[in-house]
Amino acid sequence: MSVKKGSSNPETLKTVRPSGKTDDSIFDLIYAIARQIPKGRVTSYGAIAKAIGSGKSARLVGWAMSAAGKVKPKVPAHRVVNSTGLLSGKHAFKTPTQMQELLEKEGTKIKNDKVADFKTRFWDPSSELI
DNA sequence: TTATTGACCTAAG
DNA sequence: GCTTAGGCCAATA
Repeated sequence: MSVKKGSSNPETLKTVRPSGKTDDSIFDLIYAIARQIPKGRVTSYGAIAKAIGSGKSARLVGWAMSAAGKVKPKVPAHRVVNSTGLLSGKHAFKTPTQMQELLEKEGTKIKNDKVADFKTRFWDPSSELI
């Protein structure tokens, strides 16, 4: 039952794009992985980009996250930060502090708009992906 | 159709 | 640690 990385099930993880259309694209993969992020854990856009196979398309991950609140099921976009651990997407929430509040509520400490012990709380989807 | 923007990443100096 | 440059896909004007 060795789980081969990269062999996800896009059909089961199919979601709805911000446009409201259901189609297979990297957006589905991004949302799928974002939902696999454990509670109290964070990951970076580049890690997800690599997990989906795009690698350098980290910007797409961020773009998709901006629409995470419009997609169902809900996506824990607050658990996704940039490589420096900075809450770059806090401004995309209802309130700029919403992201920090959510993270702190999950057990993730925030320091100066950055994730404390980011390296320790880093969750690699390509390595610990279920 | 092209051009610009966007919750970015990595490399090199 | 900071700046400059290149790359990626999708949505918007």
